Amino acid sequence: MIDLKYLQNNFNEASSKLQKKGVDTGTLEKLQALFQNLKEANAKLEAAKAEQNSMSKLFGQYMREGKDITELKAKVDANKEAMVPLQEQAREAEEALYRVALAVPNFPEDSVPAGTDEDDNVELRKVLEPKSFTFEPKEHWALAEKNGWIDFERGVKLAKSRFSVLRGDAARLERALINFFLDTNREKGFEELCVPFMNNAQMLQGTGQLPKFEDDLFKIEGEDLYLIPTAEVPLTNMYNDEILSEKELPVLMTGYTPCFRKEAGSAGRDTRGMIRQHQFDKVEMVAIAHPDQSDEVFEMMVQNASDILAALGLPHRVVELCGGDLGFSAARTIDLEVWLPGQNKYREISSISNTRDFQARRAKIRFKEGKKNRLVHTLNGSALAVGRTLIAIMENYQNEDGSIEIPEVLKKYM
RNA sequence: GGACAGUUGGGUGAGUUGGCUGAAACCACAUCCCUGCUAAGGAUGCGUACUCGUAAGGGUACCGAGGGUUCGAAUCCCUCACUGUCCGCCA
Repeated sequence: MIDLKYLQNNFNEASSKLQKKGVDTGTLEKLQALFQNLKEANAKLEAAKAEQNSMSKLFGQYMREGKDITELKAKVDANKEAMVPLQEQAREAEEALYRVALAVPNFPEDSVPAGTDEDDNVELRKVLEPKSFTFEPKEHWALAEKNGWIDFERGVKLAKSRFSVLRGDAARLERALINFFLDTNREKGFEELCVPFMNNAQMLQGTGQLPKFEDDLFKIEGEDLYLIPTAEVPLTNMYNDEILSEKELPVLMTGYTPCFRKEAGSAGRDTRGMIRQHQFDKVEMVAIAHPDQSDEVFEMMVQNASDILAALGLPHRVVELCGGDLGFSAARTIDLEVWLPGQNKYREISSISNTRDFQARRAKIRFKEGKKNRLVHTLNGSALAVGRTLIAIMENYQNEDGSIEIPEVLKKYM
């Protein structure tokens, strides 16, 4: 959630920042009015409550002293009745405010390039040159078929479309990648965690998936539980509603989880192959950082993900997302796009974001700075998306006969 | 899933004949004093959030969550969640 006091005091600045993310001024004006409205409603209600409390104290005193209380009782009853509508107004004001506030995305950093979609993203650098093939490189689904690596039909039979089954060496490679990623992250100082794959609604709200993106999530019927769309949710919310000590920061965490997404808005996109599935494996990095160190941690996370790709010998490019392509919670995001020779283009394989205090405010994650509590910064990034790495290996390490080499660093894991 | 017990501040733990308890005490922590040594003693401070105020200092809410009774609830009632123990079940 954005800082409403900041919005109130710096409306024009806040407004121009959020225009980068496509939020119109009208929404913000409404938000500002609702905030003011809530404050006024609360002030009235609290004044009445204060009155009620002090009269109740008197009441007790009168009783002990044996004084007549009929007059006081009448006053106190009248005040109590008068509070009913005030209570209702305050409740409505609060609901109205949060309904809007929870749906407003995070402010982008000033340094984020303007733009409306991925075409306006800015390439920062390329790492490793795509190698040239002496033959026409195939796409991963063709290679999968040739090697019997991916059983799309049976994935659909077992579940539904956009599910698949990895078989034989592909399944082993998937597992090898997970281990390789976790080991590498651990060596960089991330603590490895094994977390629940379902989280409750409060956690999903903490990281920003709820209430706005409920349609993207798989909900467990009859339970307050959702299948996680990313390990960012459980890892970040490890410290939901907690106050950390300053010396604990930064908290660096990594974990492997499957991720479940309805892909509601992507009908017709990437339907072939396993670029976009309802269930996919991912190893995630999450950092809970001091505001002063979050930029540094961010760079470290980007470098780590890039290093992993480089260690696998996978050519990629580093891209800064423009305002229009930024996710809901992100203040800044850098994507790593891996080269897919079969598709002849770069495809996203990692996304590293700094949400600043946006998630921390929702999830109430704070740290002690002296006597004060301050919101932490939370960061998250994939290191890496496992299925897409598998695809990238297939396409980049293919031979003319359709066989696939195993990258050197993975051999000890196979 | 069934039965019983519990859920209080960073921790341990009082408080359950409703008002003087936002909460004793102890520990931990912070600052200071004392002390020449890796110890001990003393003083003070020490929950969170919102809100009013330049400030000093007020106000409101929170004793697992939500609702109810009452002038007034940590204390009474209801629902739910969680924890513990016993039983059932199970990787």
